[in-house]
Amino acid sequence: MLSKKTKYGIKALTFLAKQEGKSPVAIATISKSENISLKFLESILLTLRKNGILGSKKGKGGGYYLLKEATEIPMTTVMRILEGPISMVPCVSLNFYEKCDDCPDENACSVHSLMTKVRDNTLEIFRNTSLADLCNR
Amino acid sequence: MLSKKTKYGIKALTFLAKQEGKSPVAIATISKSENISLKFLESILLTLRKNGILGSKKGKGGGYYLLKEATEIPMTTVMRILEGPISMVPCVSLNFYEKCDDCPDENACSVHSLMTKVRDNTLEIFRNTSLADLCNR
DNA sequence: CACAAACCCTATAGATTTAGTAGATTAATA
DNA sequence: TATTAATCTACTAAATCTATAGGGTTTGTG
Repeated sequence: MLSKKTKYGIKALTFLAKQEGKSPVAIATISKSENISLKFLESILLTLRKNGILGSKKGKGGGYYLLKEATEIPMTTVMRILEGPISMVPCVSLNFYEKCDDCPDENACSVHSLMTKVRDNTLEIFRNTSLADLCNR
Repeated sequence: MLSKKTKYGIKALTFLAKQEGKSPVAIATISKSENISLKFLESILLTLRKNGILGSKKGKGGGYYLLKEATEIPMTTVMRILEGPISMVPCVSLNFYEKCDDCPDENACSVHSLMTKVRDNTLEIFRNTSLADLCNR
């Protein structure tokens, strides 16, 4: 299941991407428009900023804005920052790999092979979808 | 993330599928062979039985066995029983649909469209993979 | 009958998620 | 300079989920 954190994060990003110009948008504006709890959204935007997706401006007239063009932000990046591994099991993850305790031989594991297939497909989608693609509808 | 319940369930099922003949296999046997907590596995096999995947036999010489041929058990069925929805968001789910609280228009939602793509692809894999496919390696 | 196995119910520690609360800090503006 | 609007930080808390353990019951077989 996708966490609300990720869901809200994506919604906020598309909201920012749809903006004309690049002037900062206040959290409260996004929060109201997208029906997201303000304080929760605050922490989400913060992690997006800390991971180089967003820039921020403090004080009056401040807010958040995209650091790159929406076409230059692949969903793989967004998903990994917000949701973590794209793979459903750590032993299949490229960026968050972890060995299973119970599994003596990864290459003989039925779960491993199945989940590798799923990850490859999902990864392909996220790679080929940019933030800009989510705005066009 | 895939729950251990699902992971263990799949491992147990492939273990049963690999069995010669159809004689029941005791929980303890699977538990030891696959390094799965016995009591946890017990509850997993129980739900698989209640959902028509496994049969069971009580008493001495008892245990669990597949009710159908492994080739006749698609992974969609297994995943839905153990993990629940295949989709990452309820508003995209075919079998477990739920409307989002925050989203006024599903068709205008960026998350919705992205996750529909992911679901379609994942579903395709699970549909085309049977339990028997997981045993061949 | 005795035993071995599935079956069923309950509890629980720990983790994670989704917030809410309170306040500090920064920057623009009147 | 005082005010105000905004981000930033840290703590707390409720709710839910996960993985497992314990103990007792039932049922079938040898």
